[in-house]
Amino acid sequence: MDTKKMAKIFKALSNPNRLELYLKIVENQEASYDDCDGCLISTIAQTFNIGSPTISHHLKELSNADLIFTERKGKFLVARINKNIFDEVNEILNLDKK
Amino acid sequence: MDTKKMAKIFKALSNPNRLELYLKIVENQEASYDDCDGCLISTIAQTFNIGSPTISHHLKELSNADLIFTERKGKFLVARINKNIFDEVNEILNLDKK
DNA sequence: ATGATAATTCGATAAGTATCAAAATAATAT
DNA sequence: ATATTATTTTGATACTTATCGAATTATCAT
Repeated sequence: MDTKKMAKIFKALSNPNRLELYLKIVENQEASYDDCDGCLISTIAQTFNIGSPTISHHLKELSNADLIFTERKGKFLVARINKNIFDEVNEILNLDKK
Repeated sequence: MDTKKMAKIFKALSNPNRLELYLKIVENQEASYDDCDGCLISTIAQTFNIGSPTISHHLKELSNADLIFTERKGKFLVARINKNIFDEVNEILNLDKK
């Protein structure tokens, strides 16, 4: 992965609301056994005090950085995280080997 | 660590030049056995095509996010990374357990 | 003391961004 | 068909930021 791509990932996580949104998607995905219940955007969005246009904007940027995949399920939007992306980032930031 | 602090760390790495600067500090620190040779900012800065005011600005933001420590050695500036910070971030982004 | 080198501060500018309200789409339910 | 709900798009605004050139400070060498 080149640094520009990596910087884009970090930028996607650099806004507090967007980061919390991402973390909630992670949580909800881990909590729900079926892929349709917990990761609905509409329910997650209710816990934020920002409007839906902003949520939509943030989701697009997370998606654009390949941090999440989104899919429309009827009226709703479902999001799931892309786990591979962080393995790649961690490889470059090889801080594992202390 | 709260999400605001975490977002600040990501923001510090969200600019391509600043990210490369950080990664070069990491490299130089790992490459040099004594703490005085490889991590000089002046030599690292030469490989960038941005001016020193901008380098200075970027260093301050890396420092401000606790990603690096800086120290003045006479005329020069020496930087070393804060390895602990990523352990904390990784704990919250618990993507290790796939 | 003077000159040279490294780094910072200051002031400016151009570009990016988080957020909103209002309007527009999309899909469901009645 | 019409109303309701979820989401997106558009347009606007206030704020942040990456970068530069010029001036300044810090330190070293002569």
